[in-house]
Formats: sequence, C-alpha cells, structure tokens
Amino acid sequence: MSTATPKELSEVRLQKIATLLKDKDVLRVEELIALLAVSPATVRRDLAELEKRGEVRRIHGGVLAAAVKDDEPLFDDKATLAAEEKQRIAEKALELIRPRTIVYLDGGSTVLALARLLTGQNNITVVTNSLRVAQVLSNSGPKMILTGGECRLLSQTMVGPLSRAILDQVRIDIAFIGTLGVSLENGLTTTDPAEAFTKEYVMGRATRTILLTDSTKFGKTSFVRFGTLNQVSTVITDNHLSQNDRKAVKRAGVELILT
Amino acid sequence: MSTATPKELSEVRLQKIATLLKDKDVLRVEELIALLAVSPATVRRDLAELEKRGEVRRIHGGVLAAAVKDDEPLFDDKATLAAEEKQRIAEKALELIRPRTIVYLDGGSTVLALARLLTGQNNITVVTNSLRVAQVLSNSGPKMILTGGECRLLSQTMVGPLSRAILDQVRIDIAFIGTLGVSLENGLTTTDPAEAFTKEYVMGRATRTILLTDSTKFGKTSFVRFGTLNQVSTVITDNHLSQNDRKAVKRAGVELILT
DNA sequence: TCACACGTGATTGATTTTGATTAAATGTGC
DNA sequence: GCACATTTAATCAAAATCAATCACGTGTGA
Repeated sequence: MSTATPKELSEVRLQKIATLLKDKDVLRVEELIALLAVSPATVRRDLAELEKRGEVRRIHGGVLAAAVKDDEPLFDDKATLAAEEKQRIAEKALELIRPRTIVYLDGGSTVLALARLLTGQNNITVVTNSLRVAQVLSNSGPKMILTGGECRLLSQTMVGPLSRAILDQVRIDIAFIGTLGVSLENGLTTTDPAEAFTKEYVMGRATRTILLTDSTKFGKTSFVRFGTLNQVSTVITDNHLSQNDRKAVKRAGVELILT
Repeated sequence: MSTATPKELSEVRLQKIATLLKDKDVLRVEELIALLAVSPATVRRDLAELEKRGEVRRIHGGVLAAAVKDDEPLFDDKATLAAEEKQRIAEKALELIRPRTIVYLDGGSTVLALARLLTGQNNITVVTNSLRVAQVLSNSGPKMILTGGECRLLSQTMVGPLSRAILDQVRIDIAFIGTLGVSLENGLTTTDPAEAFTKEYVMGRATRTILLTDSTKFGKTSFVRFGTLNQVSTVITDNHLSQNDRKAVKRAGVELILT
C-alpha cells in the first residue's frame, strides 16, 4: 500500500525542518518521522535536498543545523544550547554588579555563563548553590560561599531545606536566578521540588532578584512553582521575546532588559 | 551481544565532551564512560575523533583540554603521589562502613580515595565538605549532603563557621578525617584555621571519628590544631609506621589499623 | 478514458555505529 | 630491570541507519 497524498507540499516540509532546527540545533531522523508523519524514506530525501542547498549538515542518525560560523561552538546539551544568547544575557547581567556587592548565583546554564565572566573579579563575594559555578570560580576569583544542602545529581546543585541554614546567615544583595518556565498564570517553575524550595528561599532573602533566562522559556510551565513574575525586580532575556510577553513583564511591574 | 542504541547522536556526544573540558581541563576516561553512559570503546573513539580535530589532547587514562599548557600544574597530581598507600588505606576504611550508615568525608587525598570506592554504593548517605568528593560521587552513587560554608580554593573544601549551620542538622555515624600532622604533643594539625574549625566541629558531632593518614604525617606539626589523638576512635595508616608511633597511638587508647 | 510523470512508501542489501573480546602498550611499584 | 596492573588498540558481531530500487496511488493532459 502506498499513499501519494501530499497533505503538504514537499517544500513546506523542508521549511518546517529548517524551522525546527533553529530551535533545537540537532534532530534525529526518528524525531522527524514522528513530527512530520511521513516515512523514513521521505525524511531522508528531504534531508538530502536540504544538505544540497547547504542549509543543514547530515550525520548518521540525524541532522545538524549548518553552523553559520564553522569555528563557533555549535550547540549541544542544555549547557551550551543557544550559548550565544546566554553569553549576551550574562554580559548584560554583569553590568549590574558593582564592587563589594554580595551576589547569589543559582544553578542553570545562563547563570553559569555569568559565573565565567566573574573569574578574576575579587572585589565581590559570590554565594552559590551550584557545583558548576564553584568549579568555574574555584581557581581564581571572588570570595565564594557555598550554601550546602542535599546534592541534586542532574543539575549539580545543592538544594532543599538544609540549604536554609546557611542562607539565613548571609546577606544577599543581588540574586541571579534561572528558570525552566515563566508565565503569568503559573509564575516561575522548575522540575524539582527541593530545587524550587531553595530558589524561593533565596528570592525571599535577596534585596534584588534578577531573572536570567532566554526567551524560549516564556510561556512554558514546568512542574513546581517557586515564585511569581512580580517577585523579581528585573528580567534579562534575548530580544526574540514576543511583544505580548514584553508587555506582560512590564505590566507585572518588572524591569525588562533585552540583549 | 552488542547494542547500537544511540540515545544521542555521536556529534552531540563530542560536543558534550568539549563542553565538559571547558570547565574541568582534565577528564578521565572512566568519568566520561559514566557521564555519557556509553562503552569505553565509544569514548575512546570519540576522543580519537576530537584529537584529530585538534580540540583535545589525549593522555594515558584521560584527556586534556587542548588549551592546557604542558607545564601547567594539574591539581590532580597530589592524588597520585602516594596513590597506592592511600588506596590501601581507603580499602581498609571501606570495610568499616555498613549499609545505611551516614558517613562524613573530609577533604584530603586519602579520604578522596575512599570516596572513589563509594561510587555505586547507594545504600549509604555521604556528608562532605569537599568539592572533590562531590565531583567523584556526583554521577552515580550514594545520596549526598554538602555542608556548605566558605570555599577554600587550595583544598577545594567548604569550611568555617558557616558550615556549622548544616552540620547541626544532620547526624553523622562515622567521620573520616584527614590531617597534615599528627603528634602526641601537638595533636592533629592543619594549615587553615577555618578548615580546622570545621574538622573540629565534625569530630565533636560524629559518633565515631576515623583518622585516615599515611604514616609520613606522624611526628609532623602544621599550623592550627583541630583536636588531639585521643579524640579519634580509630587510626588507619600504612605499615611503615614506626614502632614508637604505634605504641603512642595505642597508649592514647586509639584503635590502630595498618594496611 | 488512458497513458504517464511525480511523489511517496516499502523492501533489500550496504554502510555505520556501538559494544564485547582479546592482544599489545603503557605505567607503576619493587 | 622485571612483574604487575591498568589502559589502549584492533578485531568482530549485532543493531541501527542509510541508499538504491521497485511498487503503488494520485493527478494531469491528451
């Protein structure tokens, strides 16, 4: 049996693939089969065509977005996905840090990018619950306080009620927080309850809270809520943010900084 | 049997390795096997490919970031100094750990060797102030609580009064402690006051304290004292310990285990 | 209506990738 | 320098993916 019913023209399919790659950078053939509801053969033909046009790079089992700049880091897991955006967000965040302030750095890749910019800055104090941040700053850099708590393997952070013990004893001028989801209805959300606890607690203690997140997180909702949008004083994100979301942020009385 | 089940595409894996090296400079093959959940053969093939691209430098047992200079001090080497002795001491220590106990792991290379033996043991709970220990156990292994506190760069540990906050809230069955000096007159000594504070505090709270140290530390005295010999219940060291020191330990009422 | 081009799906054999096994190479300690 | 353990490289089998070909259905135009 075979159906030659092009529900959509092949050109539309090619466009779809190109769009998907913008967000994800890497796609498996299997994914595309499910996503486009076509046979493996068709997907491969499409990919061959796109490769001929130079829009993608094929690899065994999938396809990569053709790196615009060959030497630039491409993409990969969450840690460097959209690394360029994160980098710019981090640079904006850096401008908010004055000498002798005490900053809190959350887990998450965007905040980690900020941490990389702080190496060598030894006129500030960093409080963090992230082992990754600690690694980055462990050689040279600011004075560092780790919160302690239960170690969450996936995110390499210290979370949960135990972290409160130390947080109670330190002052935090500016807290830089990441998130997996932001929305007006569901607020700020993440996957792990213990992680949410710590984020929420830090936000309660910090003089200012600054949310660092790329625009793709807007409108998304994860599992556990750790606060509402109007609890943060500033949001820094990239300029792909939709007009609707921009208005929503401002309506919540939150300062908005775009890269 | 062999499985070719690529959960992620090879290119993604390569990128992950490159990203990991950005933060860590050096990775062992074993680490990568656990981290990427693939076979040794695949890791080596990946490393060979990355080396061909000039992104990494391979060494026996692991891989270096290509940027690392040859003469740069690799902070790891302390761990391999008297590695065999430390390994044997750690193995003796392991025998003292029963299921469902809560163990505290101090900083220091001998204790770190013990931590390496605990990977995969998920029927115990580890409390530690060492970032190195956290790294070793961060992939798979026991439940882990980090103490928090001020981060001491050289030893990669969290120390000082702040660490008390969390220690007050957990029970510790067995504390494994390292030291830079042991003697009857000056007791247990180390270089950093804040570090000494935390060691002393842990010893005060643990049901049992076990000192892990190679025999070269006997008779030496460092800067700050964090306790006396008779405050520990057991000493584990290598059999190069002099007869005099053996007697001294026993005279202090401390159990002595030699490798 | 019929022939035919076109796109799609299915089938089959080739290629790639992975993991296991085994032998060689490299360190490490004595 | 020698024995030992660990790490690496090479080889092979299994699984997955890919490319080439064929078959089928739809739409088009005579």
